Amino acid sequence: MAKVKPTESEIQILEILWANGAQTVRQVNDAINKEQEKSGKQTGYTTTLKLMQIMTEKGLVDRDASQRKHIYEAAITKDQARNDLLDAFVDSAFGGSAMSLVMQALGNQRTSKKELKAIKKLISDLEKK
Amino acid sequence: MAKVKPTESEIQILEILWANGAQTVRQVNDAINKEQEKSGKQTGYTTTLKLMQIMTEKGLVDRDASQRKHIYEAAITKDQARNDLLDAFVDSAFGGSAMSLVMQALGNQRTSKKELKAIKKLISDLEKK
DNA sequence: TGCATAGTACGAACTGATTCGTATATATTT
DNA sequence: AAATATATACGAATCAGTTCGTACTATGCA
Repeated sequence: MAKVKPTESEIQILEILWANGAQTVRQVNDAINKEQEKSGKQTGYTTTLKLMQIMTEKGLVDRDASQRKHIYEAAITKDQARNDLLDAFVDSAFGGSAMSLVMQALGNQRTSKKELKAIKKLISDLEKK
Repeated sequence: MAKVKPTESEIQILEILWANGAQTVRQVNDAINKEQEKSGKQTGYTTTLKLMQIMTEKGLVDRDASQRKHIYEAAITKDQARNDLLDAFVDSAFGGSAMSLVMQALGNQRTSKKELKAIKKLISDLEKK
């Protein structure tokens, strides 16, 4: 499948679709504004509509237009999107080295014991192969 | 220190300054074009100049303008830039969870035994604290 | 000195993303 | 049925980033 690179606004919409399944523009827009109400920012309905129309063209979402209220759902998985974004990010900011990124992330974020354990387990699993 | 978020073009310039130290616009522009000659793309001198002038305003680089050929050097460290970029990226694409990002990176890149060992060591060190 | 060369400054065109107003169509309510 | 509410479509303004042309200035060389 071709690489995707959603913009930040598009990711925000995709996150909502991934979390809550297929929805109307109204629902997505409400969710966005709920998220943003802490920061005071609000987004107009037609802004979200336009974004979702563009995302339809780009193939990021699928639209069921058989009813008056069109229903949108994510056309790509969270995993695919994250992988593609990660790839592009590693290239641009970490010279293509995913390991540099991992080391930096581990070294600089406060990381809980539980999380470290989970990573160790993942590494053990990887080493078995 | 305040968070920085250089754009991709700016990162490219910073990488060159980090790698080769203080340089003129001409040197940076040559380096960019050398990097890009494989892809056929070339960047005009005044484009690079303008970018570096903007970066000066933003405080991303320092300029020594005492000579005719201005000398630029990175005003932020690679580590700081990477941390800030990582932070922003984790927020936008991984819902703020650095661990999700690490797991995704480890799970999807081919990772050498040596690298896995290095990461395990890093985790051991972290666990000691 | 005067011309060619190499540098900086800066405005403006262009691009992609975002935001929104307005037109229009379809439901819903009274 | 008329008025109101709620959809979509779409053009256009705006914004940040990028790119480059052109003007101007300083250096170096014939």
